[in-house]
Amino acid sequence: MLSFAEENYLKTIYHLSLGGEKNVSTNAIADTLNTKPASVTDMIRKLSKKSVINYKRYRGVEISEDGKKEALKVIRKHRLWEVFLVEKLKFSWDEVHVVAEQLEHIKSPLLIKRLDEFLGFPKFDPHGDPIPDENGEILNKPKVALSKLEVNEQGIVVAVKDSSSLFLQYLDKIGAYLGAKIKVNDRIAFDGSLEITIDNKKTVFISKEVAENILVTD
Amino acid sequence: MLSFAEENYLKTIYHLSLGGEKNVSTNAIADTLNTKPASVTDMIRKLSKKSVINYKRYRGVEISEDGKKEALKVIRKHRLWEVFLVEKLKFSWDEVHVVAEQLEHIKSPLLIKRLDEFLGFPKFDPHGDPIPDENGEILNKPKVALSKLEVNEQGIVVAVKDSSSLFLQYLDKIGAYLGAKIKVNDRIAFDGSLEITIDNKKTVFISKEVAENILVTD
DNA sequence: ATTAATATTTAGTCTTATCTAAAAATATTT
DNA sequence: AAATATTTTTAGATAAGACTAAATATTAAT
Ligand SMILES: [Mn+2]
Ligand SMILES: [Mn+2]
Ligand SMILES: [Mn+2]
Ligand SMILES: [Mn+2]
Repeated sequence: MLSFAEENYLKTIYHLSLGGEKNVSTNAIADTLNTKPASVTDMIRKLSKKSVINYKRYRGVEISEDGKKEALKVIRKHRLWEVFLVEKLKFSWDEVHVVAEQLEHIKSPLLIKRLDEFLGFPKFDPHGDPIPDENGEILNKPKVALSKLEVNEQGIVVAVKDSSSLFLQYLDKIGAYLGAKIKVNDRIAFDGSLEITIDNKKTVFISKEVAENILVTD
Repeated sequence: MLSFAEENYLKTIYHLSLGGEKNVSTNAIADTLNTKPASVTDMIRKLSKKSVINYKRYRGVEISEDGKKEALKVIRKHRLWEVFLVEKLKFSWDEVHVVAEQLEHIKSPLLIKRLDEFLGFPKFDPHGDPIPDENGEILNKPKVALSKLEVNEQGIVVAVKDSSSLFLQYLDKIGAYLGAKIKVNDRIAFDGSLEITIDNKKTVFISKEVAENILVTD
């Protein structure tokens, strides 16, 4: 049985291992968890002893198959709770993450099974992220950053890369919800910002950074 | 901000302080929490420093007004989650307690406000226990142990004193749900056991101990 | 009023999870 | 290939929460 802290570390390692290199560095973990490298080294040892990660000192860590399974269980719970909060309790998509960070650690297989049923077996969370099934299988919709589209191309918003409140509230403001249709009208050569039209209604300028954090189907 | 452990101690102290004496003993706390008296003394000091209890050594503890408020917040959460589990996730009344023990520690005022709304502002949990409102106010239905009824008297089951799985499963078996009408047909002088009729249908014998743990309105 | 029994506290240890400061290993520059 | 910079690990502390064993205080019994 993993503790809250262990689950959080494992989840972070899993997420980091998706972005590029297989071996995750001590510093990267410390950064995302807002903790110190020394603490990470300690925890890494414990996780290694529990064989949810493979670790050689000074070489970073790689998540094991067992570890991946555990991480996906936590992620599944996190995302199901996020759906619950939005669909049933009328939370907005920028409010759910902090609460889900707590709820994801509740231990009860029956609870999650029933919650999944209650929600109608959702496949994606409020930020467009796929919800792993009981076996850790993930449905992977192809998606591309809005910033990658050519001028005059369009796409449907299917996910966001950044789930911070500030970003999501901004998206709310311009009306770029999940499912919105976005057409790229123009790309400003100077700074890579885009002029886009949302749902054929509203035309706005967005920065390159924003465009990189909106994911669409092309 | 109270930790999980602190919340659990406080809740226990609150519950114990309802049953009789105002001053709760170290041993009583240790017993109900399945921990050792020495650990209780340590925690008591911390809680006293946070002034949620009043403590003089060797004299037991008394919960403070602040402490009562905090305890009632946790109890409110516990009971609301129990309602959620039964009403929405189809848990049976004997399965909810262990899960609610975890859920009661989730910190999010908005979550509880919305959960309450979502459930339609329930006043009682699946075991008939009253749910404190946001201000800690409790609706106190008058109720009496079934064992106190005279022969030929009857009452409606409104709560159970013991919420253990074993007891609740037994009640399920004989059909003594909340809301069931129970008539006392006979009291056996030998051991105080009762012959009762449930909902005018089923007649069974129950032990004195069982009768003492079923609460009815008279 | 002593003595015996029980309850409570203290002293000292352990585990988990964190930290700072210093040492060691690895990576990057010159 | 050295020198420098960065990353990672070790050493030593701290705080929360729990435990055992021993010491005190309180309560009950003689
Ligand atoms: Mn999230
Ligand atoms: Mn999400
Ligand atoms: Mn309960
Ligand atoms: Mn209950």
